[in-house]
Amino acid sequence: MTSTPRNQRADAQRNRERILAVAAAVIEEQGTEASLRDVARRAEVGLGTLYRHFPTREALLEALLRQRFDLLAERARTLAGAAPHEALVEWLRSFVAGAGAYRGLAASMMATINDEGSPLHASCHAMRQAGGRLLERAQAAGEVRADVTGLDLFALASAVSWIADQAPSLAARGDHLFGLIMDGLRPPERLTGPAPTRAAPA
Amino acid sequence: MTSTPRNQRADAQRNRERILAVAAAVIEEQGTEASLRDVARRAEVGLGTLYRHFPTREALLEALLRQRFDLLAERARTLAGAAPHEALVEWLRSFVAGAGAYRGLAASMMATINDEGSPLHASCHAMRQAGGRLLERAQAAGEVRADVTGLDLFALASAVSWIADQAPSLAARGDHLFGLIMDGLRPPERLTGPAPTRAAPA
DNA sequence: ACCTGAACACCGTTCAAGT
DNA sequence: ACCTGAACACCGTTCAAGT
Repeated sequence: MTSTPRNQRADAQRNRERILAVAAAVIEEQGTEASLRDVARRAEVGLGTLYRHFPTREALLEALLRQRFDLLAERARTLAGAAPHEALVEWLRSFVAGAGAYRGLAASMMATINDEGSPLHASCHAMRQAGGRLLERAQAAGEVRADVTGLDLFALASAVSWIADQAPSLAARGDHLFGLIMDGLRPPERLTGPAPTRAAPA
Repeated sequence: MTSTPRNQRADAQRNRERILAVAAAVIEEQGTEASLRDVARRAEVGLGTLYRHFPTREALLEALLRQRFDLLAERARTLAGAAPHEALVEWLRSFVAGAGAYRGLAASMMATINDEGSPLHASCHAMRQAGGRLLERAQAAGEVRADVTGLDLFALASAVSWIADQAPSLAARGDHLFGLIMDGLRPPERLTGPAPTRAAPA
């Protein structure tokens, strides 16, 4: 039940599942740039078989990650009922956690933004759209600067994941950096309009 | 005069310079992960000759970048006389520009943080130290949040460079993202203490 | 001293040959 | 219909042999 088994020969489907299971382990170890040869070897499958099931590295990643992306999109829709800013921050935290699933994943996801041919593009895009609505809601409530685009936000969130990828000493600061950035996206001042909760300005 | 020619045979020195000149061009095209074989080929030099002069990719990068790093460190010392926050922001802008010299350079620099064996480590470290003093000065003046470490700052600045590396559409937002982050690092409120302009620190 | 390039152990990707 | 692995064109790195 990895996705839609379709009408496949039994051996084909078994191979597909073996490849996915092994790929998850190998990419967990080596990151998104893991050796596909190694995956095929460990799955005890011919190299051509791997390519037949997953013509590109992105196709393989997509199969491994689609469910996670779909859940994130779903989560964004659920959070649309919560307090705007808190919803956005909580969702982005999940996004960063997701992008940290594999080393190199932040870069892989980033690469899909302009590459519409990538199999990762569709599921990433849908997820970003869903998250983008949380941003707009927070902005409409005056709780996030108006000059932040959805792309800005995903770039920054992915960057936090990337930083954590670079070194353990940086990974330990991940939450802190995330907090710094999120704080920084709040509107600088609140010259007019009602007080948000009780923050008496000046 | 690429660095210290030492007492070398004339052909050795000529080779070294050829390699550096070609490497600058190839890395400009392909990024910091450029093919070293390609460098040797285009420099019309044996592969072993390249490795003899630059035993690692980092050694080659270091030779290409040391002057730039030294200038950045120098610039930090010069700016130590200017207004604290402006000095920090201006210097970081130069840092980001430097990290954007080659695709992948932000990642290469980030990798040196924990790898003290890397030839890039020394010059990067000195530069970061110099920049770190500008951060401390800005913090002492109450113009940057106290919970930002030097490592945080370099991670964030490098991340901006990384983002710009990922796609042209992101690169166009580089300045904006830099501004967002810098704004965000200002202290959230100023409950006590004198006005920021001319803040005599105790 | 220094240079060279073959040698080794890896890649990603394709595709003829098999079942 | 699917699988296999050799083949091709690349890597990084080392090192015996040359000058």
